[in-house]
Amino acid sequence: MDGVEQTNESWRILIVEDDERLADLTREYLESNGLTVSLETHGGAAVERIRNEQPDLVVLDLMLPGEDGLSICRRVRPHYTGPIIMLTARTDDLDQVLGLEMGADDYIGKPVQPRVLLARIRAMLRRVETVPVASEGGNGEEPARLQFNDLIVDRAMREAWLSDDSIDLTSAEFDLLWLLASNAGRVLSREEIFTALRGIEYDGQDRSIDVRVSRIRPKIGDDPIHPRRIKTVRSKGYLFVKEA
Amino acid sequence: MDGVEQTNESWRILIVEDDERLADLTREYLESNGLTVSLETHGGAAVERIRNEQPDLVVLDLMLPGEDGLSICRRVRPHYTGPIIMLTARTDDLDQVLGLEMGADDYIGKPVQPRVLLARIRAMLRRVETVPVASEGGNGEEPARLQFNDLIVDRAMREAWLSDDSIDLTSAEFDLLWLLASNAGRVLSREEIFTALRGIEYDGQDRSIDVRVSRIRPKIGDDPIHPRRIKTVRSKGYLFVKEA
DNA sequence: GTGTGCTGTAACAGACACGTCACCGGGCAG
DNA sequence: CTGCCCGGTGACGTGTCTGTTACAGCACAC
Repeated sequence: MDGVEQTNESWRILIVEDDERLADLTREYLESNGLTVSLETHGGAAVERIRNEQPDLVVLDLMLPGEDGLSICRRVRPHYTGPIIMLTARTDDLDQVLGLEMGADDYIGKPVQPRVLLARIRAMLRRVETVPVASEGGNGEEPARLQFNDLIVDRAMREAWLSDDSIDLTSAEFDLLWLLASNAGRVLSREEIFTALRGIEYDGQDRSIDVRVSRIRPKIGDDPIHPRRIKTVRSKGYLFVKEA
Repeated sequence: MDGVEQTNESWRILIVEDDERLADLTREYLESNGLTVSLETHGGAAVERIRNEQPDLVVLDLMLPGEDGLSICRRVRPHYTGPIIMLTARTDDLDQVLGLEMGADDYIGKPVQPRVLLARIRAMLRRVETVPVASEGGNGEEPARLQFNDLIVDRAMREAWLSDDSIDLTSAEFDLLWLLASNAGRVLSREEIFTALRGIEYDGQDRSIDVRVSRIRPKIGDDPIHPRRIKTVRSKGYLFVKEA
């Protein structure tokens, strides 16, 4: 059960750090865990890049040659609302308070274990993902979590619960469950499901959706003969029922 | 899930901590800085209170008598989406990663300076505040649903109700019912019905439409001799009547 | 009344759609 | 490299649909 998956696209992280060797190692580790990382060693350029590229998250070293990290944070905040994680060798409490009040979202003392950094980045992205991205197409956004009686489906955590018990869903199973649940009350045809999940055309023969459904149903406590959640609509598709 | 309290109201913080003296001090400090704080010393009760009170933020001590903080976090997560800050004397990296992956948003090692805690709480609340309150915004959506007195036909769910009782229609039956109902008040010839439903030419002999109608009628409470909904127009076709 | 169509519908059987098992290939971690 | 897990494929069994057919009743014309 890994944490935040790259649901649609990989998250874009910008690391601002003058120690290139360290930065490279960090990038490698983060990228091997599904993040897209770019580096910036120079403070002044960082401000520009954050404004222009609008990364999903910024990791900002405080001790930079030239411009100070705090000042970068302050200058960038009016133009960037994403999360900023400050990284610093100084562990002074006052610095930390200052950094956080300056608009940082997290403040980690060096040295930091890569996995700890990753965990904190993920935690932050998870929190942030519930905020619909304003720069998107601007159509109706979907909520991050759905609840139907005792069944809860959480998109940010990619996890579901059935009366408080976590349901062990595979990635593909979760995707299908989410698709159905977020379209509750509407019959989804196999064509729709196919294009939404795989981006390819439905050939009219493929049974993989059916198999997935049959794998999901027992996990969410559904009886295939008398399903309460995922109803089969014969010769059309599947329907996630809204009401009990 | 009543989202985040908005701006001016004081934020409601719940501290789960068994050391009452420490907790009191912390509360005092936080309250003197404009937060509303309540305390909970017992782990089991904490789960209940978090679910019921839905505080804006939870500070959770990991080392509790009885239930472990991690387990509290896991149990509470399905019902609480607000931020959780974990507090612990153990500063092991692995614990930290575990805590974050368990759904915590921050993880602070003890001892923690009150003002650091305050700064982190504020940073977290600042981040959370931008989360829009569950936008229930449904406009525009065409319901694709027809109603004639006590008969309701819903295209999205491909289901129909007769005075609140779900009607058991097969796929082909539903298609025909929808076609007729969505053309209520107009006689549909067999030719039209055939091309609309099967996309093929009517050969002038086929009786399948008639059979379908005869199967639908009892289900929607129609008497074939004196039909109120689907009338036969002799040598023409069928008519779904608008008014009762 | 009688005849000629048209319609309602019971019964049937082939086709069809779906659930599910077993299998396999690929990916990823150890 | 090796084993496990995930996810798609093919096959099979089952239950349900749905068109066909046949026959009975009805409507209308004469």
